[in-house]
Amino acid sequence: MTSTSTPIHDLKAHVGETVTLTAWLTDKSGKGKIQFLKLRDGSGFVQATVFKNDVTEEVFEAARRLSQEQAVRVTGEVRADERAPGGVELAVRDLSPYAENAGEYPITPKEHGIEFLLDHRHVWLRHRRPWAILRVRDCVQRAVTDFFHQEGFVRFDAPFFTPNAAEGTTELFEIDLFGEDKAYLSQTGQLHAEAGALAFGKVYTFGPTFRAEKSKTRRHLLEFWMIEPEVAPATHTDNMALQERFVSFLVRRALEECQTELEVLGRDLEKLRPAASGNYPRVTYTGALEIIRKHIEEGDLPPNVQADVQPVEWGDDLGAPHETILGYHFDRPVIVEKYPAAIKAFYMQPDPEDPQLALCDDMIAPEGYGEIIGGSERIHDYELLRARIEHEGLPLSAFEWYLDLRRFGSVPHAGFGMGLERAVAWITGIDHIREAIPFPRMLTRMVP
RNA sequence: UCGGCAGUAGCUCAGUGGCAGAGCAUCCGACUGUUAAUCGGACGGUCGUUGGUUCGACCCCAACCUGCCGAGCCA
Repeated sequence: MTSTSTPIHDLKAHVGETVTLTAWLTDKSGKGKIQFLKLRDGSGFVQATVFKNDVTEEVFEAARRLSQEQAVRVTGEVRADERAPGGVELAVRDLSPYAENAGEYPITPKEHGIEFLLDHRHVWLRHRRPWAILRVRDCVQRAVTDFFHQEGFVRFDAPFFTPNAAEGTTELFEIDLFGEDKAYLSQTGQLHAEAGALAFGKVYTFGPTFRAEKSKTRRHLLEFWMIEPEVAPATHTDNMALQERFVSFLVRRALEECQTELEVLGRDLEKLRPAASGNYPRVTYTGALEIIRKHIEEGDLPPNVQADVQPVEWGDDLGAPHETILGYHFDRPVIVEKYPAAIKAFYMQPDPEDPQLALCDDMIAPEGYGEIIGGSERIHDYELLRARIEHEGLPLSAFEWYLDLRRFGSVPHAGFGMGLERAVAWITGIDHIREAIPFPRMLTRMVP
């Protein structure tokens, strides 16, 4: 037995030929003297037919006895057949299972609850929906590195262990350092990326991030992957332009390369397409409050927003329902800029026209997906940054190295962070980010 | 942490103060074009846990556990 196999994805190019492939049985339906085997091999899906008259009795019986997700080696002729999903099917000549399954495969072709499916994530990954979502994730990840490479960025990996809370407020996972000291799992690579930007000009980090928030929503994971570009020199305006180029690039790539995957997921491409062409609307925080207030007053609310939602008071942060309302107002991501400095992180540059405001922005995805990007111009003035750290009550000693970046050759610089899973959830149109990562880590889920 | 909902067969669910149910899955049988096939049969239960009310509790009450959805926090 040879190990060479034709990938299912390539079968279209082999119509009329006899090929051998290694595949797993996803489903089967039999009709007495004919067996329909639904096969997958990771590259795609195909239906194989086994006619009793065309094969030996042993082969037909082997096909009849196959159980779900059993691995099998199949030889047959590729035939174009419009009755077959995908246009081609495999007329089986020979077939041999690798091994009997040791028990009943848990995930049936019927409906299952999310809890059951996540308990079986290790094998659920084999099914169509995870297959499609995680291939889009791969496509987006490649697009991320391609985009930054073509824009002249250097990938610059930040450490996962940090001694302090970069943004002060967010809870961190604590690590015991041999009983002597404490370290924390990084919730952002930004501060280190700033050091990188002043060394390389343009850098980005791309790695896992940990947030010990007891969040139980469709938008949160304890462990997620974040992309954090940082550019020096750069202004708030440069930063927003970069975000728009970046996100529209990712969407264009997904639309070009993942048609099959998006189709499997039933994604409404007309709702995604506008995001591929840029021209993202920009509103100020204050302007966004006005749009939100108007929608609430007129009762013009998206279906999943509760009717008793209250307008935002100036000075308060936007809640998730408000982001949803704002997102539905536009057909593509909207950039909300210049939030009140008081509700934002200490390192954000004040707006010279109104020091109450920060030169920051969030990108809100449409269709209720909420914030996918948060970014800002960073404070480059040594005295101001030092004053802000003290004002926040943060330990100066932990930030001496960060202040050095302002002591030596400081320039205006800016960057942002994008949550990979949030972007993938939006692009794929799924309703929870736990499906946008192979093994989600959540408050109630560490296994598998 | 707060609010809402839920927990019954491997899965998805129905159910009623008085014999524990269905569909699917699995196994056996029939069927040459199935797409979650269909038809016949078989197998399958600690009704989340503990306590209480009652002649009798899966059902009513209390506490607890677990999960889902939403909020806050954020990407």
